[in-house]
Amino acid sequence: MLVYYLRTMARIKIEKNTSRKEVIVSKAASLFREKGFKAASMRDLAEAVGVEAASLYNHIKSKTELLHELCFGVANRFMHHMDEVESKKNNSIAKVEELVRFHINEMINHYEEVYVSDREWKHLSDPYLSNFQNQRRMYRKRFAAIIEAGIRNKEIKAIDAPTAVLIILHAIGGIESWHRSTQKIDADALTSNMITILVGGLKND
Amino acid sequence: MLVYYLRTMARIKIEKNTSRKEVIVSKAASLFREKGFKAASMRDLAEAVGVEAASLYNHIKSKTELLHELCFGVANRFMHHMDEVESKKNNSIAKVEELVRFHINEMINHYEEVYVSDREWKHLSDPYLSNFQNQRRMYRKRFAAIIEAGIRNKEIKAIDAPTAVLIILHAIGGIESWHRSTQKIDADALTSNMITILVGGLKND
DNA sequence: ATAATATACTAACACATGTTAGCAATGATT
DNA sequence: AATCATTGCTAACATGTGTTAGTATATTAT
Repeated sequence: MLVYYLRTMARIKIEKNTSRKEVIVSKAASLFREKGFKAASMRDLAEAVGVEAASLYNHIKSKTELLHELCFGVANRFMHHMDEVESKKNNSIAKVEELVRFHINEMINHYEEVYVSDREWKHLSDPYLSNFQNQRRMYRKRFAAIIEAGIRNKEIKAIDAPTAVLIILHAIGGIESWHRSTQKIDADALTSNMITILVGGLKND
Repeated sequence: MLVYYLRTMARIKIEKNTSRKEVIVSKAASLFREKGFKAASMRDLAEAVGVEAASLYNHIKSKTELLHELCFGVANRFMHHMDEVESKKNNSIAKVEELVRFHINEMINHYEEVYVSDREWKHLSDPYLSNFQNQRRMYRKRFAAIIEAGIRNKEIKAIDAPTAVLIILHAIGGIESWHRSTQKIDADALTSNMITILVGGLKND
């Protein structure tokens, strides 16, 4: 018996308003998160996307480019939000809370990208690496400046601002269970817990 | 002109009471910290040790064994300390402070190992992987239990204990500048800052 | 229908990786 | 001095890696 298999060529499935490259970048995010950038191979990624490894190169330039996209995508969102927060005329505690809430939201809605950007940026190579590190430093400096302003008008306890920033950022960025809290209730509960502990701990009362 | 170079064979230098394997494990720690487990090659490690790659295998079984040693070395220290803390008859806040202080001390004195154990355990393979994950879970459970006891006798704010634990652990484990604070003053200042913010934030007052 | 563009495939490359085999040099023990 | 165990070296392996070349197929525009 002779059987003819008529195979059609694979194709990257896209939804309205998403390029194929975006699909690849997105799958790369979850792969890099799961295995780490170095341990995740282009063949792994190809399989996740449903295509042969070489086909990926019709859409991207290199594996490292994927890391660029992820890291700077996240960094830009954080930077823009910082611009916003600084431009508003809130008191310091309110600003800090806004920064924390934004960060938590990013963790919930873009978990993989934020996680990767936070843990795998070391594997960037050098024009990008220093650029990224600079952005990181800047963000922290601006965050610390807000806390310091709050300390000056007695809104916030007289603590070391840079240390407080590191604590806050790592506390939020470290939670591994964001993606598990699919139910909105869990996420909300987690959020308010974090706000209580982190922001509440700063207040001068 | 004929010149004879009389080369002596390289040798791993050891100090009193340290095996050559310990030297390798220790160098592996700083290499894995710097580049990540996957990105650090055995040839890199060999160079750091001052020997050819193949020679390493006279002392170790595999690259993964190095990760085992590091991860379980750290895990055991933390577990034993938890035993100690639990056995003492302190109040909850004192216990929490002891755990935090120990963790900070580990970060200062064994930075590379603790860092690697915290970030690279994913690359363990399976009898070890689940074992390690279990120990992690257990440690956090016991930490949370201490906080919960504190909440019950009104020592500690009515917060979500597991969340508090994650915040504390990630806040401490995330600081990248432990190794830079070589001067004891910096380390002490950083420590007291962390205690103020983290432990102070829990207190019910 | 035809031409042009986008996207996929197969095959292969050059290179880095962890690891082993076999042998040479060194150090310790007798 | 002779013996034996340690520890190092060179060479090589098998495998996995990112990536490219060249070509076939599908989609879009003419």
